[in-house]
Amino acid sequence: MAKQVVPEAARQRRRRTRSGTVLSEEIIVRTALRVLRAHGSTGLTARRLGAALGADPSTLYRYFAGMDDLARAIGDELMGRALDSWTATGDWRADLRALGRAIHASYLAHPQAAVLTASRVTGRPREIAVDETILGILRGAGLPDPVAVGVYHAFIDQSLAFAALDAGSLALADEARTRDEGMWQSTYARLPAESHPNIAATAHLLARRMPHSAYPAALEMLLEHVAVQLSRSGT
Amino acid sequence: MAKQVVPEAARQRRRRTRSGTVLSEEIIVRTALRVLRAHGSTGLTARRLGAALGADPSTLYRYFAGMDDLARAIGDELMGRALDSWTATGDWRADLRALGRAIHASYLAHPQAAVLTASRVTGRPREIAVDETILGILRGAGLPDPVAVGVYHAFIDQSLAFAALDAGSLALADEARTRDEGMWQSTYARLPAESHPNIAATAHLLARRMPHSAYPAALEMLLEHVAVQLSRSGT
DNA sequence: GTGCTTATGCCAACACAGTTGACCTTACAT
DNA sequence: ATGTAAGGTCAACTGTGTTGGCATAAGCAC
Repeated sequence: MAKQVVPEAARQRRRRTRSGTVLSEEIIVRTALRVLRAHGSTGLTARRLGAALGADPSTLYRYFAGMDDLARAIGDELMGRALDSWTATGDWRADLRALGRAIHASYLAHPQAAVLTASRVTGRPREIAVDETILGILRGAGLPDPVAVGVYHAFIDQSLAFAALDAGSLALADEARTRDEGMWQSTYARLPAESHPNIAATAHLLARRMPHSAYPAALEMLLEHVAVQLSRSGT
Repeated sequence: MAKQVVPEAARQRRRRTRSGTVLSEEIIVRTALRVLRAHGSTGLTARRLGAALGADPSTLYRYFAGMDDLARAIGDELMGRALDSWTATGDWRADLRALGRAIHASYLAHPQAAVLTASRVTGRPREIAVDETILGILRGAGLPDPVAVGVYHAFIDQSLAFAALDAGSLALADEARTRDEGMWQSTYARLPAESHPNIAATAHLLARRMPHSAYPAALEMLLEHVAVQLSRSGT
């Protein structure tokens, strides 16, 4: 058995599967993203992924230590895509805003995958590259190291946290069509005004607001916080 | 079979289990919290919970529609505990800060349970009570309804999102003792300064920072944002 | 107390999950 | 041309959520 997974870089013998396809980490991860979109965040199983690849489920263990390891690789792929879609301009505020939105967008582009992976640190290369980039922006802007590290921490956590939460409702909406929006209408709108006056008074606004993400607003708060820090250390 | 779950309030016949215990939603949820702490966020299984209760696993389906429904009940329990530990003072800023911290603390008190439930909206009574409370604070402070709804949204999402993320690393630390902190040291600290200059320069700060939550800082940013909104609408 | 009804607990079984050990086969190094 | 072992396959293990059928005792009417 797969006592030891051969690292992708060291692979030499690429054997064809029974159905003719040639495997690689990249192909497996990409196929996993397809399976996730089609079958939901809990629908990625070894057997199903094997079938989608035209390979035996156990073959996966030649590439990943387990389904958990595969999930981390999927998360790293999303991080990589975010970084790829981003370009530096030199303006810290614009760069940080764009990077945050790129991460958020990259995860939301695959909500089911995001639910599966956004709440765990992978420690894989692409994620590390993102960390390096963020720290570079903050230190380049002139923040002292301790402050930069604090902001970096809040930034990455906030981005991932909102990505996970927003992806959750998005994935739910994909899977059980508008059942949660319906819950908003049915559960919240029907609450008696005596016991829940504030919800009753704002029910129409709540229904309109909840489908949108609060991430952009939270991100702007963070950027503003950084600007204040910079103006303080500048003077 | 559990074609239909009898709502807790309508229960009359409380039959003793083979081992003598008398079940209820509350007892099941409390036992589930114990099982989660002992066996980790993925360790809550129908059989294990049944064993902990001294009951057959299938009995659970008389109380909950499925393990997913049980998870939502657990989340609602954490919400309820947060609200119980909180008292209003009339000062919107102090109240909102205290409520945010109470939610965060309540989830972090049961990290494994938080990982399981913090990323989903339950729509259950205690969660709704929290929503009502938040909206009451914001509207009571004088925010116009549309702004109040927007801030409410950001507040609850941010609190839950950070709770989930922080609980994740806390649960990980509980389960695989300091293996992730070790990863911080081993993975990040050893990166070559040429390829990752910013991580290398701040490695000592990173190791010190990561175990702490970024939630308090994010919460203060949100409160400051609300204060600005209030001063604007006030003038 | 005597039944009656039925909620609620238990048992056995189902399909499907992740994972592994043993085996086979073919790509590459020599 | 040959040997080695990477990498694919097969079968089987344990554990999962979930359900249909059955038994029993709790509460009600009298």
